[in-house]
This record gives sequence, C-alpha cells and structure tokens, in this order.
Amino acid sequence: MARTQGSHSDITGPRIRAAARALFARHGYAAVSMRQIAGEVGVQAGALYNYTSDKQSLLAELMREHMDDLLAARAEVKSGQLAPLDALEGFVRFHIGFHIERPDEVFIAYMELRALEPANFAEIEALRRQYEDELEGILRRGAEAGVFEIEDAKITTLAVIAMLTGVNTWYRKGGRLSLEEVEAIYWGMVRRAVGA
Amino acid sequence: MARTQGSHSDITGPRIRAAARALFARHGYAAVSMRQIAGEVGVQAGALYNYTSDKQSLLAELMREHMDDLLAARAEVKSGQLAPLDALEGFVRFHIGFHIERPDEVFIAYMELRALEPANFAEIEALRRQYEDELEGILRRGAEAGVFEIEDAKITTLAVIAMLTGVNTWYRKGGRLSLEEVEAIYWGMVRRAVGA
DNA sequence: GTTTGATTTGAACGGGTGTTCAGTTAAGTC
DNA sequence: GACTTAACTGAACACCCGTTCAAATCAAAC
Repeated sequence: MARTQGSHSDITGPRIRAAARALFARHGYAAVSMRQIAGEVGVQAGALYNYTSDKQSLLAELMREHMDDLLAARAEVKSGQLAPLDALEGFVRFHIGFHIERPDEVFIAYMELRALEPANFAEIEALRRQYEDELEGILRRGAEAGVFEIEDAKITTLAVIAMLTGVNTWYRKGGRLSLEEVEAIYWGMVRRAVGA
Repeated sequence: MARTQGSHSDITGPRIRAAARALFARHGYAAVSMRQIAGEVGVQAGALYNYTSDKQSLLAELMREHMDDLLAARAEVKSGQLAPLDALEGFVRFHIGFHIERPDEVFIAYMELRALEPANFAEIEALRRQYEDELEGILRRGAEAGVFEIEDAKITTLAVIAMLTGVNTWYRKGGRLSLEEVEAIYWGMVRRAVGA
C-alpha cells in the first residue's frame, strides 16, 4: 500500500502534533522516538516528514505555538489601564487559568528547554522573557505607587511565576478544589507576598 | 590492555557518579548514554557495570543519595522546639541554602522523576513527601496558633516550595546578590505570603 | 616473588535511532 | 475516464543504544 484511504494533511498534521505533544509531555523529548509518534497516529515514521523537517523542529514548533498562544491571550488584557493591584490580580488569575488548561504544553515548555538547539532556545526564551516582563512591569508600577512592598522586582517576578506555575504539579481536574478556589487561594498568597 | 594503572574502585566509583550527575543535569537522563558517562571518566562503557547494575539504578541512586542528604541535614534542625514563625524562617533559609549548593542534584530530582521506574519513583516520592510534610507541619502549627493566615495548608506548602526551589532557575554564584540577600528576600515574601 | 583478587578492555550482542526515497495508491481536477 | 497531485508505505542507510563477558593486566597479600 501507499496512500491510505481517507488520508488528508488537514487531519494527519494536527494528529501528529497532538501525539507528539502528549508523548513529549509524558516521557520527555529525548525518550520519545519518531516511530512512537507515528505509531500513535497510525502511520509509518517516514510519513511524519511530510509535516516536519525533523524531530527538533517538531518540538520547537510545539513550544513556539504554545508561547504565541500565551502572549496572544495575554495581549487581550489591557492591564496598563488598571490599578496595579487589579492588574496583578488579573495576571495571577490569567496565569493559573491559562496554564491549568494546557498541562502538557506547560510541562514541555518548562522541561524541554534544554532539548532545544541554540537558535530555537533563544527564540523561545525571548518569548518567555516577554511574558515575564509584563508581570515585572506591574510590580514596578505598584512599588512606585507605594501599593506594593517588594525588595526586588526581578526576583519577585520569578518567585511569583514559579509559585503560580507550580499549580500544574498537583492540580487535577475534578479534584478537591475548583479553578475558582485555586485562583482565590493563590491570589491571596501573592497579594500578601507583595505586601498588598 | 585490561586493568589500567592506578585504577581503584574508591576513585572510579565517585568519578562515575559525578560524571553521571553532571551529564544527567545538563542533558537529561534519556539523552545521556552510558558511553558518554564512561568517556567523561576516561573509561570504557563496560567498566561502569562494576559500579552499577544498570543505567536506571545509577539515576535512582543519585536521587536517593540526594534525598537522604536533604532529610539528614534537615533532621539536625529541631524545628519542633521553635515558635512557628522562627521555624518557618529556619525552613526557608535552610531550603534555599541547601538547594543553592547542589544545583545539579536539585535539577535531576525535579526533572527526572518521570524517568524512574515505578518502584524507584515510589521510593523517591515518599522521601520528598516526608520533606514537604515538615513544612506543612510548621504551617499548620502556626495557623492553629493564629500567627499565620493561610487558606489551605497543603497548597500553601506546595506553593512555598515551588517558589523557593525556583531560586535554582536563576541563581548563579558570584552574581548580583549574595546568598544572605537571597535568603532575606525570599523570607520576606514567604513571611508576608502566610500573613505573618 | 608468587599467587590471588580487583579492575578494565575490547569486542560482540540484538535491537533501536533519525532520516531518506523510490514506488504505490488514493484524492482531486478537468 | 484520463491525468495530476497529495499522502503514505516499506525498505534501506549509517549509526548509536544498554548490556555482557572472556581475556588481559594491575594492585595487594603473603
């Protein structure tokens, strides 16, 4: 056989990315083979190369797509027009809500950075920096306005993001707490941590 | 040739563990081959099997050693005799100090859990739970005594640990801040986060 | 100085790796 | 219905994987 019945790039392409995403998240980039991904899709390994130039690009594209989604979703929030405290609350709730919906993407974005070749790493890292800069801006504005009490804006930014992203290590849908409750708990901790 | 001059298990054994630790931390367990580890030590791959039964055990032993060190070091602190606020400050400073000195071990312990076979995973996870339980105990004691204001002890525990461990993602020796300054900044954030 | 035991080599094992590509078949077009 | 193009197979490529083991050599003990 060669081309299979019902085959179409609009179907196979997304299925390949979905399989790669799930497998990379569960086992790690290096531990997943192209044949495993292909097997999950129900296709031979060679067929993957109609959709990606190589394994590295497959990973890099998944990461770039995730970071683009993140920045695009965040860009819809006009936090500059809000008071620092409201802007910070918005950021905390946005971060938790967005990340909780995409556990696989988040896991890959944080765990597989070292698997990226230098050029891809620089690109993804720049996008991440861009996201962090938004939180840092909010913190600086609040500190200048005297509503936040922080020792170091840069470190507070990293500490808050580390704390928030940690949600993904334990949160499971249908668990003890609803998304709203989780957001409220973390917002309480962040608000107090910045002295507001 | 066979046995090489000056070879001795007291020397080769630690060198193998050190090489594995460094390589696993930098590239990840799955991406590192036994031949790479052997090459770093200056030995053939077969020689590694005088020191470990297989690759998986090499990883598991590194992790267990790290967790044992962590728990042993922590056991020297008698936090139960301290007031909750002092106990919490001690925990925060201990965690940062201990983790900052062992970036490779910490990286492996957090990133390679998924590379562990079920039995090894359960063992390491139990040790980690043990460590987290200590912080949770401090938080519960403080909450009952009315000196902490927290919504959920379990989640606060995980949030604080995620925040503290995040130090390892950016801290570099000889950087802008001293260990003492870093500890002070994080202690400030944690103290406020728990409402004290 | 000989013997014993510890340590390493080097080759081999079976199998898996990412990637390429000629050949084949289905889908879409006129 | 003939033709083009899109999609996929299956085999092959060169190489790397973890692990084993007889043979060789060094260190230590007597």
